[in-house]
Amino acid sequence: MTTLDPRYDAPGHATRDRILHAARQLFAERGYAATSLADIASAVGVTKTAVAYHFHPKDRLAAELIAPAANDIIALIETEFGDERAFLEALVTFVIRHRAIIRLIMEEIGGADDAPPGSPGEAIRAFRDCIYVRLAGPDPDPAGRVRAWAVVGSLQYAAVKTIDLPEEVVRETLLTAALAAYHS
Amino acid sequence: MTTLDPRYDAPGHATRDRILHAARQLFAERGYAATSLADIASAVGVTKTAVAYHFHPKDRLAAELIAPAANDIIALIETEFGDERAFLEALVTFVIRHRAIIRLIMEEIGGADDAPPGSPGEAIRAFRDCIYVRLAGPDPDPAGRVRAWAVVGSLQYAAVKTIDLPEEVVRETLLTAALAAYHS
DNA sequence: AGCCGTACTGTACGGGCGTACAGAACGGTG
DNA sequence: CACCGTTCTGTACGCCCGTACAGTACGGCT
Repeated sequence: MTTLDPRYDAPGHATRDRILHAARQLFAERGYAATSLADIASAVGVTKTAVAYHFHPKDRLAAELIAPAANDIIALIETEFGDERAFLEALVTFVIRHRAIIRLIMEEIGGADDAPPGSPGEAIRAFRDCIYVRLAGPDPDPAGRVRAWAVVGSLQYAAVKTIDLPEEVVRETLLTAALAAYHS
Repeated sequence: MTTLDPRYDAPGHATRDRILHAARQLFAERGYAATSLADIASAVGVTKTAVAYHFHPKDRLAAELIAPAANDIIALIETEFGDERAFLEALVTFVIRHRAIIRLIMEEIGGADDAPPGSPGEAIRAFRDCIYVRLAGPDPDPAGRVRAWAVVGSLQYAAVKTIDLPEEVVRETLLTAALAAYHS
């Protein structure tokens, strides 16, 4: 109940922010493809055309949600870390900070076949692969591949499924778990 | 063109088995909802109505693929394990053996809202929750929740993303990683 | 007052999905 | 031969999705 009172919906981007907020939550719960514009619209209390008005292709919604995370992940990728622990620390921090939309980055959108160049899906897939390569190293052996994917999976699941917990608790525990899996 | 090689289609379930095989692979790669009957049909080389003929609601395809895993998981749940290590060992073995369809059990079908009673989705969700509860214990603290989900995520990702690797390599490495994360 | 941009609503369209149904090809059995 | 069940094709339907477009309410400018 931020500014409702349907008569006074005057504040410019009130609805827009509420759409973003609802979409972030629904995407985290059900995933990108499984969340329709109608779902978001009914969660906010408007028509689905209203959602389409603010975010013209549906991709833009995801793009705008991901934008802040994209900056962080670019910085993460471009940074040279001394040891693996420092990288994992930064990675866990990144995942926790953006856990509400981390599911989109980890698996969604870059689903399978479609590769319209320039789409957010392509960039996301590049990010995800970059993280995996960073964890597994170039030309990894089978055990390295297993361990890298185990770390990726633990990060995604633990971050997404414990959104209700405070960041610090999750961060500390998850970092320890990821380090243990990575160095096993 | 219907019977392309009359010698080898003698058993009635030739097409049926090919559909099952293709569906298992596609479900593992893209997920259940993201794989259409037309995708499976074109992978096999038949019409999508042919697929629908053999597996009438789409659910049956998933149900039949999951069936062998369901037996194993029921046995797993009903078994009393002495220590956590024994349970994790059995769990990893289970995940590796059924890794081609483990994605369905871990996340798909029980997506969000729909709960038609008696559907395979409901049973799957029960299985998944049972595994999580077994890992996290009853009334877990925050750190326990994070660790349990980290283990679940590592199992799913590592198993699904390394289907091309031999079972023993994945099993050994993954068990070590899961144990390390669990006891961290 | 007139005008215009913003923020929506209502309606409609095209496409993809799972599904239903009628019929063709074919081997087996009376 | 006639009959039939199995296996598949072709066609069509209804549903939901994202999208397009015209129209409406309204506050801010000149």
